Amino acid sequence: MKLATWNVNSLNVRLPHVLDWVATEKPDVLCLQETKQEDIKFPYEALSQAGYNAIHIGQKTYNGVAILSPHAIENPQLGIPGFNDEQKRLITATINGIRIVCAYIPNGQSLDSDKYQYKLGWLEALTAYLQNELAQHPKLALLGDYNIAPEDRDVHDPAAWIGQVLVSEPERHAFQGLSALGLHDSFRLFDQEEASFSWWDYRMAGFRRNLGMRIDHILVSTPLVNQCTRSWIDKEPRKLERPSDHTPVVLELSC
DNA sequence: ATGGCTTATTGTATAAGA
Repeated sequence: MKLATWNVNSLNVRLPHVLDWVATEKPDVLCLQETKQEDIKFPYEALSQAGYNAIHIGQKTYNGVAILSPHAIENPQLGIPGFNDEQKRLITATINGIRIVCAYIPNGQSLDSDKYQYKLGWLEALTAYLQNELAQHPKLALLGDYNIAPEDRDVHDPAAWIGQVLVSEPERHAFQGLSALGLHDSFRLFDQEEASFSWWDYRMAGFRRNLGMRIDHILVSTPLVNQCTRSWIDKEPRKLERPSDHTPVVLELSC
C-alpha cells in the first residue's frame, strides 16, 4: 500500500500535475492540501475517470484538503469535531482499515502574529482529536503539510531561520506532542540523503539551489511501523512548468 | 537580502504563503 501527501497550492492550477502523478505512481491514498476551491469546483469527475474516489472540504482562495483513493473511502469526518474553525484544514476517513488523517496545519506567519496563536491552538485541538481517534483506530496515519520542520537537519540554513515560524520551540514541542501519542515520522525510519526537503521557496531559485525545508510529513501509529518498507520525497513534480512549491512525500507499507 | 515568486480576487493593487 502506497500513501502520499502533497500540498498542491491550488488544485485548479495543479490538476494536470496531479492526474499525471497518480497515473504514474498509482498511490492507494493521496492527501492534498491547499486545493483553494469550493466543493462545487472540485474535480470529482476528472479524478473518477482516472480511477480515483475523493472526499474534499474546501473554500475559496485559501486552505482546502482532500483524500483521493482507488479504494472505498469510509467513515469520513470533516474538520476537527468540537473545534469551531472557519478554515478548511482537516479531513479524515478510513481506507483499507487504516484511519487516514489529512491535515493542513496553519503557517503562523510570524511569532508575534495572531495567526501564530491560532496555529498553536489548532495543534492543541489536533492532538486531542488524534488521541481520541487512536483509541478507536489503532492503525492511523497523519499525512499533510505540518508547517513545522521538526529538527535543524530539516532546514537548509538553521541559523537563518532562528526566531521564525516553522522552527520555533513551541511548534517543535507540539510536533513532539504528536510523537508522544505514539505517532512516528515514517521518513526517518529509513536512511535518507542529507538536505532532504519537501518545500522550496519560489524566489531566489530556491529549488535549483536546494534551499528548502522538510515540512510535509507522514506520521504513523505504532502498529503500522513494522509494516513501513520505504519512504521518499518525489522531487520530479517540482521540476515541471508552473510547479507547486511543495512536492509529494511518499510512504510504502507492506499491506 | 524582511523578499527577488506564485496564487486568487468579482482585481488593475492587495493578502498570504513559508
